[in-house]
Amino acid sequence: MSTTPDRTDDSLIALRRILRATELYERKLARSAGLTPPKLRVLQILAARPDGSATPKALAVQMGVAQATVTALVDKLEADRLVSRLRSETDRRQTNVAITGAGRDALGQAPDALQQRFVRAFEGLADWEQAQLVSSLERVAAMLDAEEMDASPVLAVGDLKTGTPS
Amino acid sequence: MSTTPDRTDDSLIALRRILRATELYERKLARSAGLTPPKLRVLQILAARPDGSATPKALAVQMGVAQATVTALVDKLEADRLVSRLRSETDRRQTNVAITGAGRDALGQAPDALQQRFVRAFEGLADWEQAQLVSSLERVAAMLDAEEMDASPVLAVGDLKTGTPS
DNA sequence: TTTTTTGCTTTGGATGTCTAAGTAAAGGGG
DNA sequence: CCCCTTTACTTAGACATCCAAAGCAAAAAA
Repeated sequence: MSTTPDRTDDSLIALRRILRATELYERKLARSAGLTPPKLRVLQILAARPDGSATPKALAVQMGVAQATVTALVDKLEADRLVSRLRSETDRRQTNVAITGAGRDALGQAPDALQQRFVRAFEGLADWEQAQLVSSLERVAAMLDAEEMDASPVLAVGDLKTGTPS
Repeated sequence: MSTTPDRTDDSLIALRRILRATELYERKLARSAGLTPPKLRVLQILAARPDGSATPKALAVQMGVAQATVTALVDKLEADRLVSRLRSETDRRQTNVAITGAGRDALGQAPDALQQRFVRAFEGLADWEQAQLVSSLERVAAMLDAEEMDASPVLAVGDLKTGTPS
C-alpha cells in the first residue's frame, strides 16, 4: 500500500513553518516596540475597528482569553496611555476601550507581523498566482476553523470546563 | 471599484484565521490532556525525533525561547515523569532530554492540533487539489520564514523537504 | 596550564492567564 | 415596586511562561 502520506506531511510541515515563523516574528516585533504580544494584539484589534474601540468582552472573545485577562492587559495599556476607558452611555455596565493617539503611534512602531513578512512578497506575484494562493489559504482556513464555530461559539470565557470528550 | 478583490487583504484574513484557529485549539487540547501548550510542544518535539530525545539547547532553538525557559519546562515535565534527563557520555556538559513512555501516553491524549483538524479534511480532497494546496502552503511558508533561517538551523518536525531557495 | 567558550542551571522578577468571588447595572416577573 | 436572574466588568489569589544575569562545570583553545 503506497499510502503516500507525502502530501499530508508536506502540508503539515508547511503549515507548521507558517505558524512558527509568524509566532516568533510577532514576539520579536512586539519587543522591539516595547510591547508584549498580547498587548500588541489588543492594540491591533482596536485599530482595526472603525471607531477604534471595543468592549472588554469583545476583546476577550476575539483573543480567546478570559475577561479577567483582558482587564489586566487593559489596565497596563491604560497606565501607559495607549488606550483609554470610557463608560458606555447606553449601557452603563459596559466599558469602551479605545485606542489613543499614542497607541496608534506604538502600533506604527510594530507593524503587523504578517503585513511585514508577507505582503511584499505576495504583491510581487503574478495575478493568477495570487488568486490560487488566496483560494488555497481560504480553503485551509475553512478546514481549520470550521469546527470552531459550532463547537464553541463563545469558547473563550469561563464556560467549557466540560472539555474532555468521554 | 466595488469588486477590487483585494487579494492581499483576503490572503491576510485567511492566514489570520489559520493562525487563530490553530492557536486556540492547541490551548484547548493541551488543557484537556492536563498539559500546557509549551509543555505539550516539548513532548511533541521529542516524540518527532528518531530517538525521542534532544538537548535543552536544541529545544530552545526550535521553540524559540531561552534556555532557562526550557530548563524550567523540563524540570516540571521530569517531575511528572513525562521526560527524563540523562547526561551525555560524549560531552558531559550536555544533557539529553528523552520522552518517557508516560510522555508518549500523554501525547496520545492530546494529539497534534493540526493533525486533528486538518488531516481528515485534507485527505478527502482530490489529488490535484492536494497538490495545489501543498504548493501554495509551501510558497507562503517560504515567504514567511525566509529571514528566519539564520536564527533557526533546525526548525521543523524532522525534515525540511526542499530547502528554501536563496 | 591557563583562558576562553560552551551547555546547562539557578535566581529574581516581569508578565500572562485562569478560576472564583465581588460589584454594578439591566431586565423580568410577580 | 421588589426580587431574582443575567450580564459586564473588576478584584484577588494562584500558577505558569519567559527572560536576563550570574553561576557552574566540562570541553576546547592558547
